[in-house]
Formats: sequence, C-alpha cells, structure tokens
Amino acid sequence: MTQIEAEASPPQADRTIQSVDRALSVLETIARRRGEVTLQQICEDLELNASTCHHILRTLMARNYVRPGTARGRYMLGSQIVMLAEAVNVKAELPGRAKPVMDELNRVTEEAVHLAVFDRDEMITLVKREARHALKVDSGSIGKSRAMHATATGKVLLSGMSEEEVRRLCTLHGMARFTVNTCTDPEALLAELEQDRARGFSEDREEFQLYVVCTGAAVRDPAGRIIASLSVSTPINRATEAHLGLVRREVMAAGRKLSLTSLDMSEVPSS
Amino acid sequence: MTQIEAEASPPQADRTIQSVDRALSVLETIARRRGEVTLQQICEDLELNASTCHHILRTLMARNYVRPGTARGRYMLGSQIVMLAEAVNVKAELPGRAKPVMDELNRVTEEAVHLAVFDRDEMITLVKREARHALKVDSGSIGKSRAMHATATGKVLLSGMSEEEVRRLCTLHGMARFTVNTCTDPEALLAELEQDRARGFSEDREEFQLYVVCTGAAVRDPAGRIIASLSVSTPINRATEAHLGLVRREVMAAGRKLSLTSLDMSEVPSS
DNA sequence: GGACCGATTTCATGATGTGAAATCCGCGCT
DNA sequence: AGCGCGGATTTCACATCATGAAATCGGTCC
Repeated sequence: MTQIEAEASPPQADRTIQSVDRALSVLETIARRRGEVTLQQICEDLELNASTCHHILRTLMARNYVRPGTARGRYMLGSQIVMLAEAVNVKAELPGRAKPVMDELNRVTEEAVHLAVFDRDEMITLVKREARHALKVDSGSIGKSRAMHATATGKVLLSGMSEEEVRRLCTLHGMARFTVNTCTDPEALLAELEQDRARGFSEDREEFQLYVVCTGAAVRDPAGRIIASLSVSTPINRATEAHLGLVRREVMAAGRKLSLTSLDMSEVPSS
Repeated sequence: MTQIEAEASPPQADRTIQSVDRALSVLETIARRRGEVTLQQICEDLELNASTCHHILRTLMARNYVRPGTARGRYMLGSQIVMLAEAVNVKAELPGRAKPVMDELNRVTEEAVHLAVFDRDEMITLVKREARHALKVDSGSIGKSRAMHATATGKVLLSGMSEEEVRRLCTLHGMARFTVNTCTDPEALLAELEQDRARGFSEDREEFQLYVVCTGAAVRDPAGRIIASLSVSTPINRATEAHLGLVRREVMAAGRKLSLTSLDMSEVPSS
C-alpha cells in the first residue's frame, strides 16, 4: 500500500477498522452528493483509490445499502438503509444525544433544563440539568407528570397532537389547578397550543409553580413529528424580557439541533 | 486466523470485503433484536469472535451508527443511520426494486403491469410490463399522463392526498371524459377515493379506455405515505370476477412488498 | 470479599484488504 | 465503421490490517 502516507492523515489512529470506516464514509459521501453519484466522485471526495472504493461499493451493493443508478456507473443509496433506520428507536437514543446539548443550553442560559417525552398517555421527564444559581427552581424531577396542561414541556408535546387527542388527555388526566395562572379550560388550552405551533415555542408563566416561568421547544423526528420537548425554567426575578428572549432563542436552537434532519451538509461538494 | 475454517461457511466467497460485510451484519442484528443488545447476543447470532465483534462495534460507535445503551455493555442503533436514510431517494431507487416484483406480478396475472409516481402535479409512469397474451392492452406508456381521475394508477396516488389537494388537481388538469364511464365529478371522485382507501385498492372499469379494466394498489414509504402506485390492466373479456379477485390480491401483495417497512424479520431470534 | 461472568484490551500472526496496473466497455469523434 | 479516450471494472502480488486467543478489567451476586 501507500508508503508515502506519513502525515497525509492526522496521526490520530483511533482503534477503528479501516475498511469499515471507509465503507461508512462511502455511504455518507453518496448521501451528501444527493442523487446518483459516480465512482470517481466518491474517491475524489475521500481520496481513495478507485479500486478500493469499488471493492467497498461492491460489498455495499451485495447487501442493498447501495444500488446501481439509472445510468451505467452511477450509484445511489439502497433501501436497506431505510429498513435499518426503521429499527432505530429515536426516543431511546435521544437522551444520549441530548445530554451534551442540554449541558450547553444549561451553560448559556444558566437555568434548569429538562427533556421530556410522551409515552402511554403520560409525560415522562428523562433528563434534567440544575440551574447555575444559588436560587434554584425545583420544577418537576425525573419521571412521570400529570401536569402537561400547565407546563411548557407538556404544552410542547400537546402541540404535536390532534385536537381530539388533546381533548382526550384533558378528560383523562383532568386539568388540575396549580396556581392562579393555571389554564383549566380545554378550549383556552387549544387556542394557546395553536399560537405555540405558530411561534415555535411554548411558555408557562407561573402556571405550574408560582415564581417560575418555563420556556419549551420541540424535538422532531425526520417526518416532523414531535418526539420530545426541551424546556428551560426561569425564576421570576430573572425573567426579564431580555433574558427570556435569549432563553427562547437558545431553547429553540437546541430543539432544532436534536431534531433528526438529514446529514450534516457543512461540507457540500463543489460539483 | 482460524485454520479449521474449511467448510464452516458455504464456499460462496463473493468478492466482498469481509470486515465491511460483518459490520453490516452487526447493524442488522442489532436492528433485528429491537432495542438494546449485548455484545454476546450479537456474536452468538453471527458466530463471530467477541473481540472481532467488539472492534466492529467500536468503529460503528465512533461514527454514531451505534450508541451505548442505557445499561453498561448494551448497544443500540445510533442516529447517523436515520440521517443516512433521509438521503435515500425512495422514489429514485424504487424502479430498481420494482422490476423483479413487477415481473413476478406480470407472470402470475399474465396482464400488463405499470408503476407510476406523482411528481410536480403530474402522474409519471416509470416502468411497464406487457401482457402475456396475444390481445395486448395498450394502456398508457412510459411518461406523463393527465388522466389521474380515470385510471387505477392515478386514483391510488390521489387517494394518498388531502381533499384540498385532489380538488386542486381536478381544477388544474380538468376531468376530461375518455369513455362513457369516466368520472367527471370531483365529489363523486372524492367519494370513490374514500372507498378505495378503505378497501386498499383502486379500480378503473373502462373509465379511461373501453374494454380495459385496471386494478391499482399503493406503494408506501415507512411513514405510510403513498409514494407510488402499481397497476394491472385487464382486457374486459378476461375480467371475470375470479380473475379480478386474483389480480386484486396479487397487486396488493406486490404493493406491500415494495413498501419499505422495517427489516425482514424472518429469522427472529429466540431470546 | 471473593468468585464468577461478560465486556474490553492486547498482541502476534497470517489471512485479507489494498492499490498499481491491466482490461473492459461505452461513447464520441473522425 | 473504426479508432481512441475516459472511466469503470478486474486482477493480483504484497504487506497492512483485521483477526481471535488470551490476558485484563469491571460489576454483580453470593
């Protein structure tokens, strides 16, 4: 093989299998190029020998991860990838990806951060980060909650549901009053959800706990369905419009970051 | 390495890269097991050395195709797979997969078979198989068609759209009359589509061409959206209820076969 | 606390992936 | 048609790299 390798690639030789690593790169390159791709394009992008690249393509084609394109010598991603993707439990692997993003959100806002999902008619808080202030908000801990109608996290999840579903849940759980601000009318809640969908975030202004304002944003799957919600809890004394503006921007950005939408297109090829 | 290999695996040594092949098997095994999986389960299924398997997992984890599960020593599929899947152009790779299925449908029914998709407000027939009879039906060839309201293929595609979308297309293309049976009333068409959705297939009884009955079924993506339609064209003289029954069953089965839904679960693990 | 079970790492060995070169194949040009 | 070129395939000898036996680590259950 190449003996003039030397410093070509950084010396960070991880303990990974070269051929597998290259095969994954090939898949990602085809994905990045969108549509049908020639052998040459792939090996240019990856600086691979055409032969090596072809061996990899042959292997991927044998298992339907890659398919021949319409024209001769063209390649495209195959259906097997979609079948694999079907088996990815997005909710289950979300906490793992969420932690670093939540740490960052926690660092920037300095407030408590929560991640919750909806499962079997319940809202379940999966991950939590504490505020970086002496005055900590003790809003909902890890586990189930019946206060979807009164929390930002809950309203985000509700905003991804149909009107009937929301009504059903209101009836099922009831709409308990927690503070003078709690919304206990299904119609008012539905109207609020409509507004939330439009502006892209939900808010709880002392509806669940007095002196606490929460701001929530959605995490979506590739089809755009809401699979989880992310929220920031701010004590009322820090809840100035300026600070809330920052919080809204950051929580929405974090939600978008966790939403699975296509590959990182940062290095879009020239041709 | 193992020298007592010999007849362990069939001698069908394709020209594929062993390590890549194994890595793909690992991914599929995790997918097949649903949820979190231990190293041991994987190497049992694949009859791989635990160390080899671990090397592969390490590589896949470095690129987020696999993630550590909630418990220690557990593995699950990672989000990168979903990102790759986003880039699979299901419509573009469909014809390739469809051909063998259409050949089979053509063989079993002995009638002409068509595959069509909807793109930019038009129905486009992509692949076609001729009937295996002296009396051939010359229904629509490859390319665009403005007869969605009068063909089985078209009605299948329309049945995957909202009422507004269907109305918009009726207005846009008009509802030309081709035969005495052509449906030219949007309301009647919408009612028919409702029925088609319920029974799972669409039919064109001499609505586009006299003496020709067509039966169509949907091809869906993993989210259940209709991405293409498959149809069989039967000349009226062969269109007995018995034959049409066969045709309906077969075209629906073929449609299901082309729809991308999870992995082949044929070899479900015991534990 | 100790023994077991399984995950992880190490490391030497040679099987296996690699890439230079040869070949094939389709397409455009004369 | 025939030729020549650009790219995709295939071949094949070499040494790199994947491999798996064994050692180590790390939890968990007695």
